[in-house]
Amino acid sequence: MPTDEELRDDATSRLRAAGLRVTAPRVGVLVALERESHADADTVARHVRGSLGAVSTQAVYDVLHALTEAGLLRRIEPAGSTARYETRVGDNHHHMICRGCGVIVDVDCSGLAPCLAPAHPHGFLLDEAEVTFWGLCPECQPANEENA
Amino acid sequence: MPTDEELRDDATSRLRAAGLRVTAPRVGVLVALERESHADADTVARHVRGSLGAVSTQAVYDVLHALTEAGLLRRIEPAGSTARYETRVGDNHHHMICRGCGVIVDVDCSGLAPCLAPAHPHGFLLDEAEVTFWGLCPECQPANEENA
DNA sequence: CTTTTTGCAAATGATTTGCATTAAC
DNA sequence: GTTAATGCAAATCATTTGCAAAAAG
Repeated sequence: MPTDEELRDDATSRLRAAGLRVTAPRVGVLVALERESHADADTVARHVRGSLGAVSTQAVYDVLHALTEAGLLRRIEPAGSTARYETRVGDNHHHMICRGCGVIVDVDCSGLAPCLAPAHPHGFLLDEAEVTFWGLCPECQPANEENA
Repeated sequence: MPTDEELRDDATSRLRAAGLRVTAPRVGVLVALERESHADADTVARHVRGSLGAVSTQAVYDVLHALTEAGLLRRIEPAGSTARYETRVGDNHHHMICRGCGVIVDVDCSGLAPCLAPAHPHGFLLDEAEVTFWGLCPECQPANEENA
């Protein structure tokens, strides 16, 4: 597990590599999402405030938007929840979401290659296949059976 | 192409079969979604008002919710847009969405069977694989090239 | 008639917009 | 010094909630 300083240094490098200015809120957001992936804006804001002090909600939204545009973050919008963000970009991995607790787990795309094109593309020029698996995580399965 | 009366009769049958009361707004919503699939709540409301006169927005939301609960409608929430509804239920078909105009096209799931389980389920008990293909529809492809 | 459904109003909550201030380069 | 980023306030917009009135069975 990397230290906060290592995460900050790494975040700084990524910002510079993307040609973006390095600011405390931006570094803080990247570190927060390394610590807790798939967090929503509010969760990220709380993380950042925990380490930096006062940071406006709008600053967090602005950072999330700017870093997503720059390709440093990936934004996902699972049905029924607010937008989530993750630092794992550049691959087309997918997600597995628990209907019970909402936990989101990354799923590698390996083996899914045959899925990337529908049987009848109807002339569409496709650039992404987004796959979301829904179900119950191990912790939520017993709870669900008792209620059923 | 079925007549409005045929669509209304069919909608009435589906409501009765589901054990739901048959009301004008409910029939209207089902007919509207037969005429224009993947419509959002506001679009459905405009369709319904066009044929029934005054119907409150909240009534439309309530109908959409009730019919979705009853399994007569399927609700999808594509990233970046409001919730959409469709009458095609009971199969696990997927969707192809144009990044240009937002048009949504149904995609059969045939051939996608190997996709329905991720390589490493991590103990999850999965019940659905939601697949969304993103790209440009035929109409939006030229427009996009000129802008690029 | 009894229960469900609709209508209306107001609230919620995530997200966006505009502009002045501040900080990075 | 310039330009980009942040902070703040207010606005937006889809959707939900609570309760009274109306309609379906």
